[in-house]
Amino acid sequence: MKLADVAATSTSLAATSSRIAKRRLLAALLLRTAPEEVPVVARYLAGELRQRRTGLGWRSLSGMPSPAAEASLEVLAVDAAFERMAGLAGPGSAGARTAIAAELFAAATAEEQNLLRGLVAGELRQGALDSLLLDAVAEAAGIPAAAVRRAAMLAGATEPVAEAALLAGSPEAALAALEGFGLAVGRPVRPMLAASAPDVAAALAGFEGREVAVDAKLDGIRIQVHRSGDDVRVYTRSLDDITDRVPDLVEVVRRMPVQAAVLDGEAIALDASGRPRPFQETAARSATSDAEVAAAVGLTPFFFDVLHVDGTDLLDAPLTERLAVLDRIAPGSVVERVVTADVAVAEAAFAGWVAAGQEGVVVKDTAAGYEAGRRGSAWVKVKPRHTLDLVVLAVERGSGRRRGLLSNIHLGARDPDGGFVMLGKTFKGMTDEMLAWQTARFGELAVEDDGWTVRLRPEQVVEIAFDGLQRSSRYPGGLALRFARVLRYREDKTAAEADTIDTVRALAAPAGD
DNA sequence: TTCCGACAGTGGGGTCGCAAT
DNA sequence: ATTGCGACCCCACTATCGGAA
Repeated sequence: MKLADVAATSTSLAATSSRIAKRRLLAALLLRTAPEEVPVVARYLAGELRQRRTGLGWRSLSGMPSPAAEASLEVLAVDAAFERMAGLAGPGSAGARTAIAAELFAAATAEEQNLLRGLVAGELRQGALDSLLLDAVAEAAGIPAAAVRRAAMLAGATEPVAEAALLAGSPEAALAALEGFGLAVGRPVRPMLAASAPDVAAALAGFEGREVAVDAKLDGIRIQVHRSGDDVRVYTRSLDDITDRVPDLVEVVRRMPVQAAVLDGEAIALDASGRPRPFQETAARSATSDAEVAAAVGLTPFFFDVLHVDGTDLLDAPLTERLAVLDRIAPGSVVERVVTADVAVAEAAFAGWVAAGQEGVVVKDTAAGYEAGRRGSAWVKVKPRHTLDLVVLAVERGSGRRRGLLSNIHLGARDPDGGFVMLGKTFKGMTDEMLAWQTARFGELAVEDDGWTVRLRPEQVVEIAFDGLQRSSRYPGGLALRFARVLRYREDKTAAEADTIDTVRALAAPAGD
């Protein structure tokens, strides 16, 4: 298959907003794809390259040759080119990589270049990614979408499932082939995700008075651990294998009284008293492959679910049953939990854990199975929320559907000694109406424009919600907001009434930096 | 007919490792 | 030695489509 066929489909996808039409386009192309090309074409349609890391990014693509007039590229040849780039390392590799990319781009038409840029940058913007592709695979194979989804979630990947379903020959054979994608120890599944609620009462309200499990939510990194005998593998949320970087986690799981298990949990750095360290320390520890750092800062696993134990799959077992198994096999390594139907009890647990340095709670349906890859309503997270009234110092032009609008705002706290201290940026929480309003408003306040960032007279106050403060080397106050989002613009306050940097510092102090 | 679940999009800060400067 | 880039941890929120109610 020509890359041009994929590029044309991508263009058509972007041109319609109908999901049914998108599904049809995807299915049509999959049906025209040769068997050996299915893994590549499926990946490209989902907006990704097959290579996890190519070393080529958005920045490296500036200065690529102008497009070719005629389409000539074959998808397998393109995949091979990226494979060569991914294999490069050492001095001179960046130049060699750019050379391969330049050759590729020189052979690509304008439409193909668009596709390639989108794939490299991970921003295809065709309105269809992995989920819609799975639906299209189901349509092309003539089988229910649920079967394809479940297989992909358990396989931890779409391509092998697409391949099996499309090459089966008949719907019956396809369904039978997908049955083979059960949970396998040693092959990570997509983790179950949580929806969110503003507070504990709202989270419990969704369960209509039934008993729920309320887990402490730890501010670390998600881990999925597979054990088979003495072989232990540790995977991240995106199913990256990080076993080599986390020997302390491997040791804990090796000591468990089981032969085989698949566990879901969180790894976190603790201080000497067992209190959670700031997320930044857990992140630094889990990202490094430096053995000295790894030895100096310990990581501790805390599990909250179990998907398999000694030959028994627990995916479809109710949470209550899974927790009973977990408590038996992982004593001392289980996330703190209360089981209750009482809002007051849940709220007290939330307050206690937050005071102890945890991130919040996850409220769980005790009857639900483990819904791999889904962000359903069976798990609901709640975190404390802080707010500040800050001043907009500048605004950046938006892209994509925000093109032509002033989007990403720079946030500053008032400095009592004069001026403002920038604490971060945000583009979150804005409705289309707010975007239109702020585009007009900031046009009035503009004092300088470099074509991307518009500097403003510091007059507009905005109420910002955020999860906490973190150490920053980027911003002058040494502090940055974590997960900042807009709640509302405050037209009842002047910049002189905005919160001060002293208030922000006082908020940060208890965190222990 | 209305409601709501699921998806895609729009980007945020921080961290590491690596290659280039 | 420092800087820039790529990759990947953590992530919130809104608009939209289309099936469910």
